[in-house]
Amino acid sequence: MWSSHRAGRSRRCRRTAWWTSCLQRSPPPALGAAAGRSDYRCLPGGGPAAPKEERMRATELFVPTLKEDPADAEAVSHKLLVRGGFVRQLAAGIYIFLPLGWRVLGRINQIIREEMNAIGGVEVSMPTLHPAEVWQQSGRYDAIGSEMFRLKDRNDRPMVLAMTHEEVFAWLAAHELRSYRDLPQIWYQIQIKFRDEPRAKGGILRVREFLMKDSYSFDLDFDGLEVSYNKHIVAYDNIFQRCGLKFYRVESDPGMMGGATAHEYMAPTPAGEDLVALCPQCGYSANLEMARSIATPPEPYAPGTIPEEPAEVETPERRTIAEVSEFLGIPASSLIKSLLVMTADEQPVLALVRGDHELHEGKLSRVLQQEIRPAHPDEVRGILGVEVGFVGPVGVPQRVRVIADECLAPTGPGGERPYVVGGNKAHVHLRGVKLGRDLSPAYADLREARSGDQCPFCGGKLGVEQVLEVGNIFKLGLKYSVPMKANVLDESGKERPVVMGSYGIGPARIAAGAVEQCHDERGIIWPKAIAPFDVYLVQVQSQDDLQTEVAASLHDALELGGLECLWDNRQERAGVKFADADLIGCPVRVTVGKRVSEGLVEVQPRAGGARQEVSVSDVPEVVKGLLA
RNA sequence: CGGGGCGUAGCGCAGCCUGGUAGCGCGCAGCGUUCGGGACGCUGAGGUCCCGGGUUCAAAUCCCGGCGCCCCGACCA
Repeated sequence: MWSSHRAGRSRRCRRTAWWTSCLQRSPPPALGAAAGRSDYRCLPGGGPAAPKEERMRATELFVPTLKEDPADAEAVSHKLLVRGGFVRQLAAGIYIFLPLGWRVLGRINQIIREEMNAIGGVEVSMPTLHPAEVWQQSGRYDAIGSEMFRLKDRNDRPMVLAMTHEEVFAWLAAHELRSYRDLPQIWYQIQIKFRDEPRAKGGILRVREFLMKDSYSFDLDFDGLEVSYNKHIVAYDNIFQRCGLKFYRVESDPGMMGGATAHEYMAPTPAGEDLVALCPQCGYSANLEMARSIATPPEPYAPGTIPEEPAEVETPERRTIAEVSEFLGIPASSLIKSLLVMTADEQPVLALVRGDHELHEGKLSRVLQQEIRPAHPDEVRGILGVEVGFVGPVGVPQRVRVIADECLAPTGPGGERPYVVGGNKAHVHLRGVKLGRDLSPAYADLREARSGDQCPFCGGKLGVEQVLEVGNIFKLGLKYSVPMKANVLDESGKERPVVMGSYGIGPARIAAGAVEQCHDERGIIWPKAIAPFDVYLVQVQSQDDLQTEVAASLHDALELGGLECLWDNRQERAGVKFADADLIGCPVRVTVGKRVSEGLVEVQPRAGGARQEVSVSDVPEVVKGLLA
């Protein structure tokens, strides 16, 4: 497979430095008992590498650990991955993976491959440099902004660096799939993607060049898509589980990917950038962009503070909910927040949410089916004739669409009740306004769900948690197959577009998420399946012949047993080796020290638990027990 | 794209305010002692002080412009 891959590659890349793309595109090492040592060299000159010393010694592996946190790191995973010698930063959002980091990715990728293959996926490798036409054909060349790297080749031909591969996979499908008999297909790759993030951050959490497993399913109809989608759910559940990650599968916004249904796989960690709502009772879970919930009823207001009929009240210099609430002695939940936004086609829309709630712009945008932005203060004055802070929904010009959050409806949790709103007049608010009577807005789910809300399905109490997106799955439908003309003939000989799905996983995010979830003050505690090595073998005295002999035999015995072992044979003091062992975080440490003359070595799990003295011959068994 | 911070040895930092021979810790090299939780002593190497311009007898330091990196927000297919 390796040789044929190379042959194909070199033909295409003859005139350029073919090995650069080869390096980038070479599949990461398959690890495990059968793989490992000499299989992955991809250097100029190519060919199988010369046989290498069998044992993995620390003195030969490049592991530049650091005592101090790097100054530019904030996230725990960033600090530990840099300190542990897993990665180095080349530029903003561009990272080098060092041997240890690459091994971790290799293990993750291997798990991904096994699970993708198990659902019938087949692996391919797509270019990361695309002619712009392909993206023009789908319309995304114009739809996507400066987040796409764009460049020109020597002939001035516009090119792009791939942010994702829907177009190219659809292109391939269009060219090669002819008949319903060719379907279904699941094609995947583990490939570099480029996104010119406006702001890279968090070490390897949010970067501009990154590895991604992406797969694409091709089916004859939507029932087929359903099957492919569900297969991916199975594969993804297995992948994240095997990687030792705590994760949720949540409903997500299909967004610009198009299509109807989408889920995201989320690893809970404070380093994450997303929020999800979770119901512990029935398992409902959704990205906050989507999350439905039932608001807690508004607090009761003191009798007499809000009249039953609209009445103006002077509220000098009281512009915010907090100020008005305090000034009038009325709970924030009895106020209505009126927010003017502008749609992409410059139409004003007034959004209403309860005073103690937050408008979710994404939800509003979805309701309006276009992008929105908050109106500028002078636009507010121009359209409503009043300064921000006193805007209200009563008596707004006809051309302003008014949409209220559904919890404000008379049928909502607050029932039919009077609210306080902006007076649309400087320094004036309006008390006693009832929706349905004094105004009849459209209703929609506009508010951001929050902790303590009721689950819309079972009534349980929703929690909101911070999470890192590690994977996503989308039902694309015909969004790409139609413009890319990916059609096949069905049984009746009629041409129809294939139904697509697309599915992503960020291997480096799995790694970073695992570090965020599993570490202590001394370093990383890798989940067993994705650690760079299973065993960190410390030889306390590197000059001691007996220790050397025993360490070597232990290394071999462990490897024979299918375990990967890093032998720390460096001429360092014991403390240094222990500290590095803790920092690097392999699941088991085996220490060959003083008592080796009695035939005893130490075995200690990194995650905690007893350090035990074990006779040399029992080590493989004991270690296997710990890794089971 | 708005707001803030930083840029001096491989890494972490001081020096800048108040201009006058560029420093500390770690790391690195050599020698010696030490040797199961980031040892100690001695010796030594290592710098376009981010870049460009300006002020000045003199700029790491003051002024102007640029670049890079980090953080908060916006964005995130």
